[in-house]
Parts: sequence; C-alpha cells; structure tokens
Amino acid sequence: MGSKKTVGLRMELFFRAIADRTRLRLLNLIGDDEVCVCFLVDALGISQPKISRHLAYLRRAGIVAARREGKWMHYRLTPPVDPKAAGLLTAVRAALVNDLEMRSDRSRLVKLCCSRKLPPP
Amino acid sequence: MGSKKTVGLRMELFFRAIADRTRLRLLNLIGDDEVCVCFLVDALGISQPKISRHLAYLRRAGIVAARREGKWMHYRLTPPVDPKAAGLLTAVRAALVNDLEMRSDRSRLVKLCCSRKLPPP
DNA sequence: ACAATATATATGTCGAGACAAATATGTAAA
DNA sequence: TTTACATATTTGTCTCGACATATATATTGT
Repeated sequence: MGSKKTVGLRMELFFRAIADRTRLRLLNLIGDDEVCVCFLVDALGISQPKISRHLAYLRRAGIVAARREGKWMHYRLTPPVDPKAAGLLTAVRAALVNDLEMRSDRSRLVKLCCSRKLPPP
Repeated sequence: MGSKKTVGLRMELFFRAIADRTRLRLLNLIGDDEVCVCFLVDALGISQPKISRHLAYLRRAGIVAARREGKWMHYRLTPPVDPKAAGLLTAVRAALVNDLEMRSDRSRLVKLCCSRKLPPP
C-alpha cells in the first residue's frame, strides 16, 4: 500500500515532494545508501533546520525513511514496490546526474564521508 | 537548450509542472499524438478555462507545444532531446497507467475521438 | 463584401490555501 | 550541559479554482 499511495492514486504528491531544488539535492545524496544528517548539512552547505524540514517532507511523502543511531539520524530511500514506480524513481535519479550542482554535491559528500570519521556502526 | 532548460539545470520546474492532478491527466491524454483542446475538455469533464490554464502551464514548462488549425488548437508533446530526460518522461507516462482515473480518461478520449467528427484537416 | 454572431480558446482577477526561508525554541542522547 | 536533530512561528510568495472577460477564427445574413 505504501507504493500505491506514493505513485498509485496520488502521484502528484510524489512529484510535489521532489519539485523542490533542496529536496532533489537531498534525494541525489541519499540515493545510494544511508546518510547521516550532519553529512547532508555539510555537503549541501544548507542550514540544519532547513535540511531537517525538507527531510521531513520527503519522509511524509514516503520517499525516505529515518533510523536513529545514538545521537545521529540516518536517512535512506524507501524503494517503491511497484515496478513502474521504481522505474520512475530510477529515471529521476538518473536525470539528476545531468545537473552540475548535483554532481559536485556528490563528490563533496564522498570527500566528507571518507576523510571525516563516520558515525559508529 | 530546450531540453537542458526543462530537465537540465531546473529539473524542479519540470516536476512542479507535473505535480498537479489536472496537468498529469492532460499529459496522460496528450501523450501519444496531437489532441484538440475540445476533446480534452470533454474527456476530463473539466471547465475549458481550467484546461486552458493548465495547458499554458505545461507549454511554459516546455513540455507541450500548440498548433492552431482554424478555430482549433492542437497540443502535442515536445519530446526532450536529452536521453535521460526522455527516459524520465517515458517513466512518468508509464507510471500513469497505474492510475484508474488515467485509464478511464484514456478510454473516454478514444470514444470521443472516434465517434465524433474530427476537426477538418 | 461587410456586419453581426457564434464558436473555440486564452487570460485577468480574486480569495483561499500550500509552501518556503529564517529564526527561535524544543527534545533526545551522551 | 553539549551535541545532533526536530519542530513551531512568522512572513512572503506561489498556485489553484471559479468567474468573468478578451481574442481569434469561422459562419451566417443582407
């Protein structure tokens, strides 16, 4: 039902959720694996409350999910069950690569994650 | 540059353009070939000014284009040049089929187009 | 041919509601 | 208490739907 709700009857909600530059940049970074909020804040250079608010928006839309680990919150994608919805999300993420800022966001996140100490597993 | 503008630098504009149920329903019907506005009005059962306004929105976003033919206006998709943008649009249209209303919209349009006299070529 | 009218579509305006940025404040864990 | 994050408040902007009106083309009457 989660996927039906996301891309089934109310597809416009999904699109509204990603119709924002900040949230697209977040989606671009969260895509591959779990990311800690602090890394997102640093990689995007956006204030923490703003990041948190947009993450909450994506969470309410069912696009990402959160997991607490001590002080840190980790966000991850919630892959849609429906094949067409999954294909749509894949196409969105593929199109993001066309964007220069998205690419530099990614490389910045990689640097942050690898140089800096990761939160404990 | 049209495709770059649509899905390149300002992808969020593309998503905002389709983050609306009326516009998604229009996109669902315009998809395959040129459609006359009058058919869209009848197929969706939505007031003509509302249809016109949303078509103008899609037109400004570079998603559709219009052609006048006498009294009638025909709208068609403007397929993106960039492969990833094209793939994204394809994925969107594929996902629309999951929606019941979209399917009934389509069959209603087919009935309208085939039973009724088409505008002269 | 010209004027009047009808048809098809587009656009201006208005009020209501959604959303964003910024700032401030609250909460959970160490 | 400090750190890491979430949420509330305020204010401005945007968009929607509804209604009215404007524009463009075709058709009809004379």
